[in-house]
Amino acid sequence: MPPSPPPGTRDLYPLEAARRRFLTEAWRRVSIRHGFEEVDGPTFEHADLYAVKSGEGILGELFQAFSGKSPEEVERVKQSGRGPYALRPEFTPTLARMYAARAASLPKPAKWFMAGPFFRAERPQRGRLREFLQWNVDVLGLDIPQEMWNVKHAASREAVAEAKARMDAECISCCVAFLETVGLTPADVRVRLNDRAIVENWLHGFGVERDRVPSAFALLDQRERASSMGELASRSKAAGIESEAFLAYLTQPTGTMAPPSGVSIDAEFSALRGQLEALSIAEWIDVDLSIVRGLAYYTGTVFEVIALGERAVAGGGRYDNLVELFGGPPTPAVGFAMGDVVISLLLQDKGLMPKDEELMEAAGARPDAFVIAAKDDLDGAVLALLSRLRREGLHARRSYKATRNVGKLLKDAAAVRARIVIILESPTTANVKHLDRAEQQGPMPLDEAVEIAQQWTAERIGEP
RNA sequence: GUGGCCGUAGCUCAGUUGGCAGAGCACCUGGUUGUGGUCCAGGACGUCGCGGGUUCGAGUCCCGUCGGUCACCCCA
Repeated sequence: MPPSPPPGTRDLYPLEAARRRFLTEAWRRVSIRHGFEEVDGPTFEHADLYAVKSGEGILGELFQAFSGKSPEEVERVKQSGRGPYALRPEFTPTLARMYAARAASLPKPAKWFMAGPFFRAERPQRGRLREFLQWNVDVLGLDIPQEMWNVKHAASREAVAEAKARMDAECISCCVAFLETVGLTPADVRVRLNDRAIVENWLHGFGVERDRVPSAFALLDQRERASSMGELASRSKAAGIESEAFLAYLTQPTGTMAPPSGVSIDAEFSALRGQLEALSIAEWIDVDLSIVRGLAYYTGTVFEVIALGERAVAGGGRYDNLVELFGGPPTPAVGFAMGDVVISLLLQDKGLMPKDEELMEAAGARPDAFVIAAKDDLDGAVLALLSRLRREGLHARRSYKATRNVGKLLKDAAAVRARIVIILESPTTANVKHLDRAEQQGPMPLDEAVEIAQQWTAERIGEP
């Protein structure tokens, strides 16, 4: 038996690679269409980068990395169980680091996206692997003068809140636009929206201590997965949260959570709701007060895309302190990430993944021209013609079969879905056949054949 | 880390109370003297995940082990 790939990784054969290409291309197109610029960073980072602010859970799931070059290093890794580096489990710390390093010279706001591989050392299961692709879309900074970004006095507070709402909405609309382009509808997926800053205010109102807020968020996050409200209550006690008001709020009957009494959701979310309506994507959005997300660094808006029966398709939020934490200027930022695993399952289930042939064609796998020799002693001519066609920019192939049976060779050409076949009759003449149209011309001089091949190939741009 | 289910050809899977290891798809060759997705004939492909045990005989029964998968924990 040949060795199998490591757990939680995937081998991609041509069709699967085409499937992945379909997804990453859709990500790219949507991002660029929405004015985001592509960036990328290293696939491994100093492990400390993730210790700063990622949240407790993530640290236990890091793939440790080290060079192994010096015995001392190896010994340190053995002793501590930790490497000096870690394969990246998420992008946001890298992004914050990158922005912080060049903040002064970057456009305000900076709109960045990337798509690449990420790694988490978890036990694989449905919708969750150890190596996966993730699409990250972020807006760093605001569209108002930088000196206003973090002013706290009442006069500017409203303008800042509105600017943040605009940036939040840009991210969310980019995400929704992707869902839309792959054929999903608001009936298939929902965007659940909440604001941690608002929830935090309520928590203070309930009498939850400031240092207990992260624990309270974690409890809210676990609420939907908890087996019983009693279990939540005991976990709450265990976390050292005394507030009865919080407990009552946390354990209210399942379903959409009601806000605490005397609070108007519409008033709290008015700025962002206004933006989402202006972008005409409001029908995708549900305000859901139980969404807080697991990451420690979120400070305001949080949202996730969910589909019935799957784990979250995408998730994100506002992280206004992170850039500063990495030595940059105070920079409000917002972003989201989408993994390839869950969205692929969803598209598969909904029948929205294009057919195999369409995928291969979209990936450029369909040959423009297929060259065959009808007679012996034309092998040299086949190679010369192939080379010429390829130099012209065409995807050109030949048969690897030994037979001179033209019927067999045409079958070979059809099997790889070539558009046209050039049948060499002699070193200088050929027939040209259009496979889809069953149309053939020739025999003719090679120059003419190449010209027709180019003509017919150029028509592919207009094909459905 | 814990638990359920599953391991037979490259893929999807049959395989009877224990009795010669199979089908479809895919792949290769041919249907000879030049026109395609169909068709026909043939071929290659297996340590039945691996190791042990029971038995005259094990893909089948028992034990162990490895791998996959789903769920728990956790959730970026």
